[in-house]
Amino acid sequence: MKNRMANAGKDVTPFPGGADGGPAPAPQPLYLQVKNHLIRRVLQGEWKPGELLPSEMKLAEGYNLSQGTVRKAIEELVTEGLVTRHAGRGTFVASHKGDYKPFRFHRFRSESGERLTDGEVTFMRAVTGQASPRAAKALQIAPGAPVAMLTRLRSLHGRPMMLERIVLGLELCAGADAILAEQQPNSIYLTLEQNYNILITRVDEIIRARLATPEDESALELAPGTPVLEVERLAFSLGGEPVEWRLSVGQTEHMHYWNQLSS
Amino acid sequence: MKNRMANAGKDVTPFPGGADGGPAPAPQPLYLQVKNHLIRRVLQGEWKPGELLPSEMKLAEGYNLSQGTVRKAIEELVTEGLVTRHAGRGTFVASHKGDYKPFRFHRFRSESGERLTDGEVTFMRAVTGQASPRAAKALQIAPGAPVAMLTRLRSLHGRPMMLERIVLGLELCAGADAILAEQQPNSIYLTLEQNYNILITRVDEIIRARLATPEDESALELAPGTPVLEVERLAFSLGGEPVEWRLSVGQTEHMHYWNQLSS
DNA sequence: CAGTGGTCTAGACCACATC
DNA sequence: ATGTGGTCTAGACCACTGA
Repeated sequence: MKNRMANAGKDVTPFPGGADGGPAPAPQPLYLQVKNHLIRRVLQGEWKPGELLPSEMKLAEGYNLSQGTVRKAIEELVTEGLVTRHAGRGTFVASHKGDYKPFRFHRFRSESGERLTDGEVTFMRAVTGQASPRAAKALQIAPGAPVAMLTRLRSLHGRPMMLERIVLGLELCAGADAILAEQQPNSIYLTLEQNYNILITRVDEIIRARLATPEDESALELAPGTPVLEVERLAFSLGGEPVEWRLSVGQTEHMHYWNQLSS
Repeated sequence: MKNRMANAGKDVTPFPGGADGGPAPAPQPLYLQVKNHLIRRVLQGEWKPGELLPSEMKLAEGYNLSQGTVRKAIEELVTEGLVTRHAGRGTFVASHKGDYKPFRFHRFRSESGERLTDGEVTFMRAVTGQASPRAAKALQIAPGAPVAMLTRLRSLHGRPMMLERIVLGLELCAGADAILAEQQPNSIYLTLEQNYNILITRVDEIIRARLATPEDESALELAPGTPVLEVERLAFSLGGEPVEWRLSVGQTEHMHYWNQLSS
């Protein structure tokens, strides 16, 4: 089929696409070159989150490679969470939209198994401010840099359950303060997708137990001295940049943090 | 080569080995059957940790399958950390000294990033008893059934950090009470592997914040009224059976629970 | 040198989803 | 009926390892 047989390894690196003009970049396996090229194309918005990618055959023709090589590239994208595949339907860019995998990063459940994200959300404050040292360090921006700060209260069946304090750097998300104040979206990550083409693919969380502060007690309607769970979250974009810093405080009388570890 | 062409799916399930005598067990893909069979063979000691496995070709001949199918099985074992591969040398069973990660289910870290499992362990109690209703329900055994109960204290640099209460059903792990009392192993799951050929592949955890009990305060040297993190864990074997129920209580002054979510 | 895993190709049949 | 991804086969060449 091609003028090439089994060029495992360096060889001429006949990788098409990009028009980046540079010389042969690296003696990478072809499937890695395809994988990285697909990542670039997604980041450049060629396919938006939730949209359908071309089939393996189409991509293979476009890259002038065999189906198996493209498949291996896509399989890595699946394990990294960039795309999902459905037999008979196709390959889709991962999204926080629709009924696909909503709120997959939220681990709070009620004792009866309800997800906290199915409850009510109350927006308490959405302002522009300066990054605290803690937030600045996490987001890798200068202390005092302009940020959007959002405070929300999540409730379930009318009972206040969790207080979320969210910080977004305005350098990466210009105008996020206005957007958040106006739209008051339920899913921050969906907003990031739709307004900035930023796809959150990984979050790191640090969990501690502490006593509720007076502010926590007031918002969550807790008795003084109640212990609460504090979750400090840093969310990363597909490119690995820290995008959002979040401090969530939840009661665990009627709710818990659920985690499943495998592999 | 074979009398079979592309039997993707159920078909006759011509999987060799096992001698389990039963009927065709499940319409699993062949590479998954190979993968699980290899896991069983490793657990049964056919190859010890650090030893060399047969080559892909040898295994493919043994299973009467193609090399690619065996390769896919082994690739999954690599991602799960059971074996490692080196081009030109071969495939090796993961060893404790090498790349094996026996404590991959432990999420507690000190503020400086040290893993709690690198610290000291003090065995406080190892007794035989009856399953509490809570433990029995989790382990799917009868309330009051005989269980091994173990209490350990984990410390870091001499500072007590976490109290672990571990429950193992004696029906599944006969003699576990004696083994745990004698060997006082650091890794329960390694003990399960070596004594019962039980491989823990998944754990579910539920995390809550609560106040330290007097017993917690004493063991962890905490001031009265200190909030602590309580982690309730259920560990499942490769076959999906619940094997161990564990209640861990940790302070979060000098330590936190760390979680990374992707996909 | 022979053997190993790593990459790549080219085809087949299957289950599934959509029209 | 068509097209999709999922599985399986059978070969090829390559880089690396160790005798």
